Amino acid sequence: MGRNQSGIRTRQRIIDATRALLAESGLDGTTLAAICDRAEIRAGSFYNLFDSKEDAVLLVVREAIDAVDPDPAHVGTDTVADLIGAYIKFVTGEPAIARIYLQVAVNGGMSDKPIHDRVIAHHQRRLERFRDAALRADPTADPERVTLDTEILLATLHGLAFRSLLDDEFDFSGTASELIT
Amino acid sequence: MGRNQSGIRTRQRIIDATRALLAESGLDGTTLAAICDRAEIRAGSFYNLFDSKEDAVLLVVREAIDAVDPDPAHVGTDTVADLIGAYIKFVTGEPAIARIYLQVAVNGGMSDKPIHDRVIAHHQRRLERFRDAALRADPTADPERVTLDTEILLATLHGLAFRSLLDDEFDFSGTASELIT
DNA sequence: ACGCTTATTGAGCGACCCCTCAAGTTTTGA
DNA sequence: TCAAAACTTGAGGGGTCGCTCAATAAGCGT
Repeated sequence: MGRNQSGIRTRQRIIDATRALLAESGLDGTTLAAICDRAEIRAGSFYNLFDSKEDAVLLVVREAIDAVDPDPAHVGTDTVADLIGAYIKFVTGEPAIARIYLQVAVNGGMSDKPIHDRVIAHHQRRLERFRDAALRADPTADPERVTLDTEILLATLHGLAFRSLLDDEFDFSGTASELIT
Repeated sequence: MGRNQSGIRTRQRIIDATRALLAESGLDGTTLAAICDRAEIRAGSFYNLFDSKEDAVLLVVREAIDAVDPDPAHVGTDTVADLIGAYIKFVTGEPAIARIYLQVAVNGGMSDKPIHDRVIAHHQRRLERFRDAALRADPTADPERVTLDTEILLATLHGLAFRSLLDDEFDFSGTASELIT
């Protein structure tokens, strides 16, 4: 037997409640009690559908990242400009969720092995997509050099995102656009 | 009346214990109980000398950052290469403390106003030192443009540091050295 | 040597957190 | 229709954490 309709609805309510809370109150404010209050369920129901609070948070973050993917099917038609654009879109369009991702990556990535591995793997995939796009644009380039340049480009994007997520005054999309050549 | 010799010694033992714990067990492992255990004191003594646990942690981080300053007296003789070198020295020489700084900046900077303001102010001071050094090297440059370039340079350094603090495999000093032109 | 200040201790407060589980209710598919 | 599976609830377990405070001890200037 699979999942009941009731369970599917509840699951969606939990996800919506989690997303809203993350945006409104940040990671600290997104406690299990707060999620359950907003979803109008009891903690037991939550744990009937998720293994841990962390799972729900990570799901919300993943959905938000996937939502801006310029090439969801991974056909290989995206350009570096597309990928930078998607990055900008995520940070400026979903700043609250981007903040959560940053917090999860920093906190979990430092002390939680599974989280750490997922963050590294995510970075690796992103690095490869950027590099492949750069090599499609100029197949004669030295792959070694392109990889290094891509690593630096991504670092700059992360640094600028970091800066703008801490300081609302900072013009992220303007500065990041400078990187599209 | 001032502080007793005994208090000064205890204060130093607390600082040493905090620094050692931050390096060994990270921010999460650096609980008040752990600090007090290692310093061989009771919690009450800690609070006779510090207002909060956070104060001790921030003090340790500040000391480590100040220790690599290429121009502690702020005379204005440091070059951009010096400043990048100091950044590299901090990240590669004190990776554990650099991790703590990153965590404090991300966590506190998101939800704690005083911490947020300190992080922003610290960035601002660093930005100005890098920019002033760049302008000393080339006084004819457009200050507006130099400021933007400096902001991007700092973002890249932060991004590379972020990368290497999460991934021990990453060659931070090699990649960051590419930025010195 | 004395009195004021500082230091230290032991005991414990109170808040918050994630999560569990037995017991009932609803949904589902055959 | 009916039993098995899925769902929901209410109550609460178990733990960590930062921090406080009255009482006692030690240090210090005069």
